[in-house]
Amino acid sequence: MIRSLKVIERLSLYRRVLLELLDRSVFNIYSSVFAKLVNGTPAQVRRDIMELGFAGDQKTGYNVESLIAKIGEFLDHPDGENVALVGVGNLGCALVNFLSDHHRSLKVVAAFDSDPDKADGVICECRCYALEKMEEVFLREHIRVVVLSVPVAVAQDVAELAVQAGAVGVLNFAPVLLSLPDDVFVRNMDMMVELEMVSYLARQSSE
Amino acid sequence: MIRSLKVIERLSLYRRVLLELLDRSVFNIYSSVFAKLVNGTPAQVRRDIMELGFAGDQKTGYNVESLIAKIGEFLDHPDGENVALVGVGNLGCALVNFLSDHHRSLKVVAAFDSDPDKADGVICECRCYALEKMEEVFLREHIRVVVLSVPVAVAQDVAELAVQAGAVGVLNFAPVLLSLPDDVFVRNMDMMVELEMVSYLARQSSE
DNA sequence: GTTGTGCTGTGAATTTTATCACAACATGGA
DNA sequence: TCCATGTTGTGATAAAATTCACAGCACAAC
Repeated sequence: MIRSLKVIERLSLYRRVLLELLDRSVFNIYSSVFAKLVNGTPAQVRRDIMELGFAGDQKTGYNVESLIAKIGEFLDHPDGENVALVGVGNLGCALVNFLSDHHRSLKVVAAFDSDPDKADGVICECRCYALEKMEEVFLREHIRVVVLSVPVAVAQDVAELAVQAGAVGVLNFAPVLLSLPDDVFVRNMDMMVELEMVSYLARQSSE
Repeated sequence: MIRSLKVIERLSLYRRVLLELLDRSVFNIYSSVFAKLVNGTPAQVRRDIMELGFAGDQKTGYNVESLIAKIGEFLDHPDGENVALVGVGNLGCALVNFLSDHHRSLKVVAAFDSDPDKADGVICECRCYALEKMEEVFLREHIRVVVLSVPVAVAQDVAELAVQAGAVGVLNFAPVLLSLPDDVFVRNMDMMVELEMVSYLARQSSE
Protein backbone atom coordinates (compact mmCIF):
# COMPACT_ATOMS: atom_id res chain seq x y z
CA MET A 1 0.00 0.00 0.00
CA ILE A 2 2.41 2.61 -1.23
CA ARG A 3 1.09 6.07 -1.90
CA SER A 4 3.00 9.10 -2.97
CA LEU A 5 4.30 11.51 -0.37
CA LYS A 6 2.23 14.25 -1.89
CA VAL A 7 -1.00 12.42 -1.30
CA ILE A 8 -0.07 11.70 2.29
CA GLU A 9 0.84 15.33 2.82
CA ARG A 10 -2.49 16.45 1.46
CA LEU A 11 -4.45 13.94 3.49
CA SER A 12 -2.90 15.29 6.64
CA LEU A 13 -3.86 18.78 5.61
CA TYR A 14 -7.35 17.67 4.67
CA ARG A 15 -7.90 16.22 8.10
CA ARG A 16 -6.92 19.41 9.83
CA VAL A 17 -9.25 21.45 7.70
CA LEU A 18 -12.03 18.91 8.20
CA LEU A 19 -11.61 19.14 11.96
CA GLU A 20 -12.00 22.89 11.74
CA LEU A 21 -15.13 22.39 9.70
CA LEU A 22 -16.56 20.03 12.26
CA ASP A 23 -15.89 22.64 14.93
CA ARG A 24 -17.99 25.01 12.93
CA SER A 25 -20.72 22.41 12.62
CA VAL A 26 -20.20 21.68 8.96
CA PHE A 27 -21.17 18.04 8.57
CA ASN A 28 -21.06 17.57 4.83
CA ILE A 29 -18.96 19.17 2.14
CA TYR A 30 -18.62 19.09 -1.64
CA SER A 31 -15.29 18.56 -3.29
CA SER A 32 -15.59 21.94 -4.98
CA VAL A 33 -16.06 23.77 -1.70
CA PHE A 34 -13.43 21.76 0.09
CA ALA A 35 -10.94 22.30 -2.72
CA LYS A 36 -11.04 26.05 -2.10
CA LEU A 37 -10.28 25.53 1.58
CA VAL A 38 -7.22 23.45 0.88
CA ASN A 39 -5.87 25.33 -2.14
CA GLY A 40 -6.55 22.44 -4.43
CA THR A 41 -8.84 21.46 -7.25
CA PRO A 42 -12.08 19.52 -6.92
CA ALA A 43 -10.72 16.73 -9.10
CA GLN A 44 -7.65 16.35 -6.95
CA VAL A 45 -9.66 16.26 -3.77
CA ARG A 46 -11.95 13.62 -5.19
CA ARG A 47 -9.05 11.56 -6.42
CA ASP A 48 -7.19 11.70 -3.12
CA ILE A 49 -10.28 10.65 -1.23
CA MET A 50 -10.96 7.93 -3.72
CA GLU A 51 -7.44 6.55 -3.31
CA LEU A 52 -8.09 6.50 0.39
CA GLY A 53 -10.99 4.19 -0.27
CA PHE A 54 -13.66 6.54 0.94
CA ALA A 55 -16.87 7.31 -0.88
CA GLY A 56 -18.88 10.47 -0.95
CA ASP A 57 -22.53 10.94 -1.65
CA GLN A 58 -23.79 12.28 -4.91
CA LYS A 59 -26.21 14.59 -3.26
CA THR A 60 -24.59 15.66 -0.01
CA GLY A 61 -20.91 15.36 -0.87
CA TYR A 62 -18.54 13.94 1.73
CA ASN A 63 -19.46 13.30 5.31
CA VAL A 64 -16.95 15.28 7.35
CA GLU A 65 -16.92 13.11 10.42
CA SER A 66 -16.56 9.81 8.59
CA LEU A 67 -13.87 11.19 6.36
CA ILE A 68 -11.89 12.38 9.37
CA ALA A 69 -12.17 8.90 10.82
CA LYS A 70 -11.06 7.31 7.57
CA ILE A 71 -8.02 9.55 7.28
CA GLY A 72 -7.15 8.79 10.89
CA GLU A 73 -7.42 5.10 10.20
CA PHE A 74 -4.95 5.56 7.41
CA LEU A 75 -2.51 8.03 8.93
CA ASP A 76 -2.46 7.32 12.63
CA HIS A 77 -0.80 4.54 14.47
CA PRO A 78 -3.56 2.60 16.19
CA ASP A 79 -1.88 2.95 19.58
CA GLY A 80 -0.74 6.52 19.11
CA GLU A 81 2.80 7.59 18.35
CA ASN A 82 5.24 8.72 20.99
CA VAL A 83 7.66 11.37 19.86
CA ALA A 84 10.89 12.64 21.36
CA LEU A 85 12.22 16.15 21.11
CA VAL A 86 15.95 16.18 20.71
CA GLY A 87 17.44 19.60 21.34
CA VAL A 88 15.59 21.86 23.73
CA GLY A 89 16.06 25.37 22.47
CA ASN A 90 13.57 28.04 21.58
CA LEU A 91 12.51 26.10 18.57
CA GLY A 92 12.12 22.88 20.47
CA CYS A 93 9.95 24.50 23.12
CA ALA A 94 7.78 26.12 20.52
CA LEU A 95 7.24 22.74 18.95
CA VAL A 96 6.32 20.96 22.13
CA ASN A 97 3.89 23.66 23.13
CA PHE A 98 2.34 23.59 19.77
CA LEU A 99 1.97 19.84 19.53
CA SER A 100 0.71 19.29 23.04
CA ASP A 101 -2.02 21.79 22.30
CA HIS A 102 -3.26 20.08 19.27
CA HIS A 103 -2.69 16.52 18.49
CA ARG A 104 -4.65 13.52 19.66
CA SER A 105 -2.46 10.75 18.25
CA LEU A 106 1.05 12.22 18.29
CA LYS A 107 2.44 12.90 21.72
CA VAL A 108 5.77 14.37 22.76
CA VAL A 109 6.68 12.26 25.74
CA ALA A 110 10.34 13.06 26.29
CA ALA A 111 12.96 15.67 25.57
CA PHE A 112 16.72 15.33 25.32
CA ASP A 113 19.49 17.85 25.57
CA SER A 114 23.24 17.83 25.98
CA ASP A 115 23.06 20.71 28.43
CA PRO A 116 23.24 19.19 31.94
CA ASP A 117 21.26 22.14 33.31
CA LYS A 118 18.30 21.11 31.23
CA ALA A 119 18.66 17.38 31.62
CA ASP A 120 16.72 15.79 34.46
CA GLY A 121 14.48 18.82 34.57
CA VAL A 122 11.07 19.46 33.12
CA ILE A 123 10.84 21.53 29.98
CA CYS A 124 7.50 22.61 28.66
CA GLU A 125 5.71 20.01 30.76
CA CYS A 126 7.99 17.35 29.39
CA ARG A 127 10.66 15.31 31.16
CA CYS A 128 14.10 16.20 29.89
CA TYR A 129 16.96 13.70 29.81
CA ALA A 130 20.62 13.66 28.94
CA LEU A 131 21.46 12.42 25.47
CA GLU A 132 23.01 9.30 26.95
CA LYS A 133 19.61 8.19 28.18
CA MET A 134 18.08 8.02 24.74
CA GLU A 135 18.27 4.31 24.18
CA GLU A 136 16.84 3.52 27.59
CA VAL A 137 13.98 6.01 27.32
CA PHE A 138 13.18 5.19 23.70
CA LEU A 139 12.78 1.58 24.65
CA ARG A 140 10.69 2.30 27.70
CA GLU A 141 8.40 4.78 25.95
CA HIS A 142 8.32 3.02 22.59
CA ILE A 143 9.66 6.08 20.82
CA ARG A 144 10.42 5.72 17.14
CA VAL A 145 9.99 9.28 15.90
CA VAL A 146 12.18 12.22 16.85
CA VAL A 147 12.09 15.92 16.21
CA LEU A 148 15.65 17.08 15.81
CA SER A 149 16.25 20.73 16.63
CA VAL A 150 19.90 20.95 17.52
CA PRO A 151 22.63 23.21 16.13
CA VAL A 152 23.92 22.35 12.67
CA ALA A 153 27.35 21.47 13.99
CA VAL A 154 26.11 18.49 15.99
CA ALA A 155 23.05 17.50 13.99
CA GLN A 156 24.63 14.55 12.20
CA ASP A 157 26.12 13.08 15.37
CA VAL A 158 22.99 13.47 17.42
CA ALA A 159 20.89 12.04 14.61
CA GLU A 160 23.09 8.96 14.56
CA LEU A 161 22.67 8.62 18.30
CA ALA A 162 18.93 8.79 17.89
CA VAL A 163 18.94 6.14 15.20
CA GLN A 164 21.15 3.99 17.39
CA ALA A 165 18.56 4.38 20.12
CA GLY A 166 15.84 3.17 17.79
CA ALA A 167 14.51 6.12 15.84
CA VAL A 168 13.15 5.29 12.40
CA GLY A 169 11.62 8.67 11.58
CA VAL A 170 13.29 12.06 11.90
CA LEU A 171 11.84 15.51 11.46
CA ASN A 172 14.96 17.56 11.02
CA PHE A 173 15.04 21.29 11.66
CA ALA A 174 18.78 21.69 11.35
CA PRO A 175 19.67 23.22 8.00
CA VAL A 176 21.84 20.34 6.92
CA LEU A 177 21.16 17.10 5.10
CA LEU A 178 21.58 14.11 7.34
CA SER A 179 23.24 10.97 6.19
CA LEU A 180 21.39 8.09 7.80
CA PRO A 181 20.54 4.49 6.92
CA ASP A 182 18.04 4.06 4.10
CA ASP A 183 15.38 2.56 6.31
CA VAL A 184 15.23 5.73 8.40
CA PHE A 185 12.78 8.24 7.04
CA VAL A 186 13.98 11.84 7.23
CA ARG A 187 11.99 14.93 6.47
CA ASN A 188 13.69 18.31 6.42
CA MET A 189 12.13 21.55 7.56
CA ASP A 190 14.54 23.94 6.01
CA MET A 191 13.79 27.52 6.94
CA MET A 192 16.70 28.90 5.06
CA VAL A 193 15.69 27.33 1.80
CA GLU A 194 12.07 28.25 2.28
CA LEU A 195 12.82 31.84 3.12
CA GLU A 196 15.05 32.20 0.09
CA MET A 197 12.24 30.86 -2.04
CA VAL A 198 9.78 33.32 -0.60
CA SER A 199 12.19 36.15 -1.16
CA TYR A 200 12.83 35.12 -4.74
CA LEU A 201 9.19 34.64 -5.60
CA ALA A 202 8.05 37.78 -3.87
CA ARG A 203 10.44 39.65 -6.11
CA GLN A 204 9.08 37.94 -9.21
CA SER A 205 5.47 38.60 -8.39
CA SER A 206 6.09 42.27 -7.69
CA GLU A 207 7.79 42.91 -11.03
CA MET B 1 12.15 33.70 -16.64
CA ILE B 2 9.85 31.26 -14.92
CA ARG B 3 11.34 28.18 -13.34
CA SER B 4 9.63 25.57 -11.32
CA LEU B 5 9.53 25.88 -7.55
CA LYS B 6 11.38 22.62 -7.24
CA VAL B 7 14.36 23.88 -9.17
CA ILE B 8 14.49 27.03 -7.07
CA GLU B 9 14.29 24.98 -3.91
CA ARG B 10 17.15 22.81 -5.04
CA LEU B 11 19.29 25.71 -6.11
CA SER B 12 18.98 27.20 -2.66
CA LEU B 13 20.04 23.91 -1.16
CA TYR B 14 22.89 23.56 -3.63
CA ARG B 15 24.27 26.91 -2.62
CA ARG B 16 24.30 26.04 1.03
CA VAL B 17 26.11 22.80 0.39
CA LEU B 18 28.54 24.55 -1.94
CA LEU B 19 29.33 27.10 0.75
CA GLU B 20 30.13 24.27 3.15
CA LEU B 21 32.40 22.77 0.51
CA LEU B 22 34.21 26.02 0.06
CA ASP B 23 34.74 26.18 3.81
CA ARG B 24 36.41 22.82 3.55
CA SER B 25 38.57 24.08 0.68
CA VAL B 26 36.86 22.07 -2.01
CA PHE B 27 37.14 24.22 -5.12
CA ASN B 28 35.82 21.93 -7.82
CA ILE B 29 33.24 19.20 -7.77
CA TYR B 30 31.75 16.65 -10.15
CA SER B 31 28.02 16.29 -10.56
CA SER B 32 28.24 12.70 -9.37
CA VAL B 33 29.93 13.66 -6.11
CA PHE B 34 27.74 16.67 -5.56
CA ALA B 35 24.61 14.65 -6.20
CA LYS B 36 25.38 12.47 -3.21
CA LEU B 37 25.74 15.51 -0.98
CA VAL B 38 22.35 16.88 -1.94
CA ASN B 39 20.41 13.62 -2.12
CA GLY B 40 19.96 13.93 -5.84
CA THR B 41 21.09 12.33 -9.06
CA PRO B 42 24.00 13.50 -11.20
CA ALA B 43 21.68 14.11 -14.15
CA GLN B 44 19.40 16.29 -12.09
CA VAL B 45 22.26 18.31 -10.74
CA ARG B 46 23.63 18.87 -14.21
CA ARG B 47 20.26 19.85 -15.56
CA ASP B 48 19.55 22.29 -12.75
CA ILE B 49 22.89 23.93 -13.24
CA MET B 50 22.39 24.00 -16.98
CA GLU B 51 19.03 25.71 -16.59
CA LEU B 52 20.77 28.26 -14.46
CA GLY B 53 23.02 29.05 -17.40
CA PHE B 54 26.20 27.89 -15.77
CA ALA B 55 28.75 25.65 -17.40
CA GLY B 56 31.06 23.11 -15.86
CA ASP B 57 34.32 21.79 -17.11
CA GLN B 58 34.69 18.36 -18.59
CA LYS B 59 37.79 17.63 -16.66
CA THR B 60 37.42 19.41 -13.34
CA GLY B 61 33.64 19.49 -12.98
CA TYR B 62 32.00 22.61 -11.58
CA ASN B 63 33.90 25.46 -10.02
CA VAL B 64 32.43 25.83 -6.56
CA GLU B 65 33.07 29.52 -6.09
CA SER B 66 31.72 30.59 -9.48
CA LEU B 67 28.68 28.41 -9.11
CA ILE B 68 27.90 29.95 -5.74
CA ALA B 69 28.17 33.37 -7.35
CA LYS B 70 25.90 32.35 -10.19
CA ILE B 71 23.25 30.98 -7.87
CA GLY B 72 23.45 34.17 -5.83
CA GLU B 73 22.99 36.22 -8.96
CA PHE B 74 19.86 34.26 -9.67
CA LEU B 75 18.37 33.92 -6.20
CA ASP B 76 19.37 37.02 -4.31
CA HIS B 77 18.00 40.49 -4.56
CA PRO B 78 20.89 42.69 -5.70
CA ASP B 79 20.43 45.06 -2.75
CA GLY B 80 19.68 42.37 -0.20
CA GLU B 81 16.27 41.56 1.17
CA ASN B 82 14.95 42.97 4.43
CA VAL B 83 12.67 40.66 6.31
CA ALA B 84 10.27 41.26 9.17
CA LEU B 85 9.41 38.82 11.89
CA VAL B 86 5.77 39.01 12.85
CA GLY B 87 5.03 37.29 16.12
CA VAL B 88 7.83 37.14 18.66
CA GLY B 89 7.46 33.84 20.47
CA ASN B 90 9.90 31.04 20.99
CA LEU B 91 9.69 30.13 17.38
CA GLY B 92 10.21 33.67 16.21
CA CYS B 93 13.29 34.12 18.35
CA ALA B 94 14.75 30.87 17.15
CA LEU B 95 14.29 32.03 13.59
CA VAL B 96 15.92 35.40 14.08
CA ASN B 97 18.88 33.88 15.85
CA PHE B 98 19.26 31.36 13.18
CA LEU B 99 19.05 33.75 10.27
CA SER B 100 21.25 36.42 11.75
CA ASP B 101 23.92 33.79 12.19
CA HIS B 102 23.91 32.68 8.66
CA HIS B 103 22.65 34.70 5.84
CA ARG B 104 24.45 37.35 3.87
CA SER B 105 21.59 38.60 1.71
CA LEU B 106 18.51 38.05 3.85
CA LYS B 107 18.34 40.19 6.95
CA VAL B 108 15.74 40.35 9.68
CA VAL B 109 15.55 44.05 10.39
CA ALA B 110 12.38 44.36 12.45
CA ALA B 111 10.05 42.39 14.64
CA PHE B 112 6.40 42.98 15.41
CA ASP B 113 4.20 41.77 18.20
CA SER B 114 0.81 42.57 19.63
CA ASP B 115 2.13 42.27 23.16
CA PRO B 116 2.86 45.82 24.38
CA ASP B 117 5.57 44.47 26.70
CA LYS B 118 7.55 43.31 23.75
CA ALA B 119 6.85 46.24 21.49
CA ASP B 120 9.35 49.08 21.57
CA GLY B 121 11.87 46.74 23.07
CA VAL B 122 14.72 44.81 21.53
CA ILE B 123 14.21 41.12 20.91
CA CYS B 124 17.10 38.98 19.79
CA GLU B 125 19.09 42.03 18.72
CA CYS B 126 16.16 43.24 16.70
CA ARG B 127 13.92 46.28 17.24
CA CYS B 128 10.42 45.23 18.11
CA TYR B 129 7.37 47.29 17.20
CA ALA B 130 3.64 47.19 17.77
CA LEU B 131 1.60 45.73 14.95
CA GLU B 132 0.20 49.15 14.16
CA LYS B 133 3.62 50.33 13.12
CA MET B 134 3.97 47.83 10.33
CA GLU B 135 3.10 50.04 7.40
CA GLU B 136 5.41 52.80 8.57
CA VAL B 137 8.34 50.49 9.27
CA PHE B 138 7.86 48.40 6.12
CA LEU B 139 8.05 51.55 4.07
CA ARG B 140 11.08 52.90 5.85
CA GLU B 141 13.00 49.64 5.78
CA HIS B 142 11.78 48.48 2.36
CA ILE B 143 10.38 45.29 3.82
CA ARG B 144 8.45 43.04 1.48
CA VAL B 145 8.96 39.64 3.05
CA VAL B 146 7.58 38.55 6.41
CA VAL B 147 7.97 35.51 8.58
CA LEU B 148 4.66 34.90 10.26
CA SER B 149 4.83 33.02 13.54
CA VAL B 150 1.70 33.96 15.41
CA PRO B 151 -1.00 31.78 16.94
CA VAL B 152 -3.40 30.13 14.54
CA ALA B 153 -6.32 32.12 15.80
CA VAL B 154 -4.94 35.45 14.62
CA ALA B 155 -2.82 34.33 11.69
CA GLN B 156 -5.25 35.34 8.96
CA ASP B 157 -5.87 38.79 10.41
CA VAL B 158 -2.22 39.53 11.03
CA ALA B 159 -1.30 38.27 7.58
CA GLU B 160 -3.81 40.67 6.06
CA LEU B 161 -2.30 43.49 8.08
CA ALA B 162 1.13 42.58 6.77
CA VAL B 163 -0.09 42.53 3.18
CA GLN B 164 -1.77 45.87 3.74
CA ALA B 165 1.56 47.16 4.96
CA GLY B 166 3.23 46.02 1.77
CA ALA B 167 4.26 42.39 2.19
CA VAL B 168 4.36 40.37 -1.02
CA GLY B 169 6.00 37.26 0.38
CA VAL B 170 4.98 35.34 3.48
CA LEU B 171 6.67 32.43 5.19
CA ASN B 172 3.87 31.08 7.31
CA PHE B 173 4.48 28.95 10.39
CA ALA B 174 0.92 28.96 11.63
CA PRO B 175 -0.74 25.65 10.84
CA VAL B 176 -3.51 27.20 8.81
CA LEU B 177 -3.86 28.07 5.14
CA LEU B 178 -3.95 31.81 4.60
CA SER B 179 -6.30 33.40 2.18
CA LEU B 180 -4.43 36.30 0.60
CA PRO B 181 -4.38 38.07 -2.77
CA ASP B 182 -2.98 36.05 -5.65
CA ASP B 183 0.02 38.29 -6.12
CA VAL B 184 1.23 37.53 -2.59
CA PHE B 185 3.43 34.49 -2.45
CA VAL B 186 2.85 32.28 0.57
CA ARG B 187 4.89 29.33 1.66
CA ASN B 188 3.73 27.16 4.52
CA MET B 189 5.99 25.49 7.06
CA ASP B 190 3.56 23.06 8.49
CA MET B 191 5.02 21.12 11.38
CA MET B 192 1.89 19.23 12.06
CA VAL B 193 1.61 17.89 8.56
CA GLU B 194 5.30 17.09 8.38
CA LEU B 195 5.32 15.27 11.67
CA GLU B 196 2.33 13.22 10.68
CA MET B 197 4.14 12.27 7.51
CA VAL B 198 7.23 11.23 9.40
CA SER B 199 5.17 9.18 11.78
CA TYR B 200 3.31 7.48 8.96
CA LEU B 201 6.41 6.70 6.94
CA ALA B 202 8.44 5.59 9.91
CA ARG B 203 5.77 3.03 10.53
CA GLN B 204 5.83 1.87 6.92
CA SER B 205 9.57 1.47 6.79
CA SER B 206 9.70 -0.50 10.02
CA GLU B 207 7.16 -3.06 8.86
C1' DG C 1 -43.42 10.57 -15.86
C1' DT C 2 -39.89 13.28 -17.64
C1' DT C 3 -36.53 16.66 -17.75
C1' DG C 4 -32.87 19.50 -15.73
C1' DT C 5 -29.31 20.06 -12.45
C1' DG C 6 -25.24 19.06 -10.14
C1' DC C 7 -22.79 15.83 -7.66
C1' DT C 8 -19.17 11.75 -7.36
C1' DG C 9 -15.90 8.35 -9.30
C1' DT C 10 -12.66 7.49 -12.65
C1' DG C 11 -10.47 6.35 -17.40
C1' DA C 12 -8.01 9.12 -20.46
C1' DA C 13 -5.26 12.98 -21.63
C1' DT C 14 -2.14 16.32 -20.39
C1' DT C 15 1.38 18.53 -18.03
C1' DT C 16 5.24 18.46 -15.15
C1' DT C 17 9.26 16.38 -13.39
C1' DA C 18 13.02 13.26 -13.43
C1' DT C 19 15.92 9.98 -15.73
C1' DC C 20 18.33 7.82 -19.48
C1' DA C 21 21.73 7.59 -22.72
C1' DC C 22 24.89 9.33 -25.65
C1' DA C 23 27.45 12.90 -28.49
C1' DA C 24 31.19 15.85 -27.85
C1' DC C 25 35.22 16.63 -25.76
C1' DA C 26 39.63 16.71 -22.80
C1' DT C 27 43.30 14.22 -20.94
C1' DG C 28 46.72 10.64 -19.83
C1' DG C 29 49.30 6.94 -21.23
C1' DA C 30 51.17 3.42 -24.43
C1' DT D 1 49.36 8.91 -32.80
C1' DC D 2 45.53 6.64 -30.99
C1' DC D 3 42.85 4.54 -27.73
C1' DA D 4 40.68 4.22 -23.04
C1' DT D 5 38.52 6.79 -19.60
C1' DG D 6 35.42 9.83 -17.54
C1' DT D 7 33.38 14.23 -17.70
C1' DT D 8 29.56 17.76 -19.15
C1' DG D 9 25.34 19.21 -21.79
C1' DT D 10 21.14 17.84 -23.58
C1' DG D 11 17.61 15.56 -26.76
C1' DA D 12 14.76 11.81 -26.03
C1' DT D 13 12.30 9.02 -22.97
C1' DA D 14 9.97 7.59 -18.93
C1' DA D 15 7.56 8.31 -14.78
C1' DA D 16 4.74 10.91 -11.73
C1' DA D 17 1.31 14.18 -10.79
C1' DT D 18 -2.49 16.67 -12.15
C1' DT D 19 -6.41 17.86 -14.73
C1' DC D 20 -10.04 16.96 -18.05
C1' DA D 21 -14.28 15.31 -19.16
C1' DC D 22 -17.96 12.53 -18.85
C1' DA D 23 -20.74 8.32 -17.39
C1' DG D 24 -23.75 7.33 -13.90
C1' DC D 25 -26.67 8.60 -10.58
C1' DA D 26 -30.04 10.97 -7.25
C1' DC D 27 -33.20 14.21 -6.61
C1' DA D 28 -36.27 18.33 -7.37
C1' DA D 29 -39.62 20.55 -10.08
C1' DC D 30 -43.24 20.43 -12.94
